[in-house]
Amino acid sequence: MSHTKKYTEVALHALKEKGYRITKPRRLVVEMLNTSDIALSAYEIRDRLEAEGEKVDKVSIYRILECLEENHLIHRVLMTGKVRKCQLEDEDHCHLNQADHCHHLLICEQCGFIEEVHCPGMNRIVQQVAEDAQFTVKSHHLEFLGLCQKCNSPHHKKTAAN
Amino acid sequence: MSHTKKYTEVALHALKEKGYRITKPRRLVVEMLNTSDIALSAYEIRDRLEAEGEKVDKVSIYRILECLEENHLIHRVLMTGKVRKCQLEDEDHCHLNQADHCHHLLICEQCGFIEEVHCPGMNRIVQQVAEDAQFTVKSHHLEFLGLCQKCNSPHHKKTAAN
DNA sequence: TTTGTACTGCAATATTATTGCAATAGTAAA
DNA sequence: TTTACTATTGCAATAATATTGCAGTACAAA
Repeated sequence: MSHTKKYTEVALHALKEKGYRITKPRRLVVEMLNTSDIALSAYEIRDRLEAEGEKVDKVSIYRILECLEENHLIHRVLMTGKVRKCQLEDEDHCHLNQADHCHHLLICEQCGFIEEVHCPGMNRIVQQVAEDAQFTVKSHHLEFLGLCQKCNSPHHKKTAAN
Repeated sequence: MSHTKKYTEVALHALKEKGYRITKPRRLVVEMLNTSDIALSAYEIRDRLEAEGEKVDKVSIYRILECLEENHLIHRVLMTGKVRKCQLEDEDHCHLNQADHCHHLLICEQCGFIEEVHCPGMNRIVQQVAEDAQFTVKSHHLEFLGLCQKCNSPHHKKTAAN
């Protein structure tokens, strides 16, 4: 689900706490991701902003995304492959300086809708795998591909969410 | 671990069964992936082949990778992001026409070494998530990032596997 | 061998991402 | 408020990655 407008300010404020400036381009990008139910690539963000009459250079968008990602305010969706797609963290995941970020995503192949989910048993699996393979696991990323409830229903219309 | 040389023939033969031709470029690409402990991008494959005195056009490599991927002989490593990296399936995973392909990968951030692992509890998690979110899960992808045993040891040398 | 066509290689082009630098605009302090 | 510092942006150029169309090649079956 898309975040509240207020969350944009929360995210920007978190950045400011760390010494970053709150600029118009940053606000626009965060706001855009904030209100989108689907992940967006850098170019998609630029195009959507342009459609709204806001011009932000693609280079700036890349740099803004990099900044947001470094500070764990967004993360990439990997299944979709070639483009760098991002979405805001869930509110309860939004903690700067948080060490272990694990992302469990449901991704609808039909409409692109993305939702974060909680996976109760994952910790145990992580521990088990790490032990078996003598591997130090620092983070993990789990994505489920399939059909969301809406697209799965017999009456679904083929529209992209948001 | 890298696959046996014989496995290259197994993979190529699996393709032939499906009506594909066994060509020199295909054999070279499969062989290259076969003997590499780390995932490779299209351009990396081309460069390595060139270093061996074998010339295969990048376009052909893209098309070969596409073919191999469609037939589940290789799959992409997503965590590494922007490049399309591939590696051969584990032998016991190599079944054409297999419906559900789930990839559980250990990825060493230091040396790039990649290993497939078995995750005993995953099925239950998949079912649980699907039920909770009313989502039809068709496939999933799980990747662990961290340090392999070798790179984690105090005596490790910073070299790329293979 | 011969023959049909799957496949490759080349050229051109599209898409995505990065770098350096001058101009701009947040922000803190005066 | 105004000033001054500098983080950040936008532009231009370029690099890296990926795709398309088509003519020529080489697999594989007969």
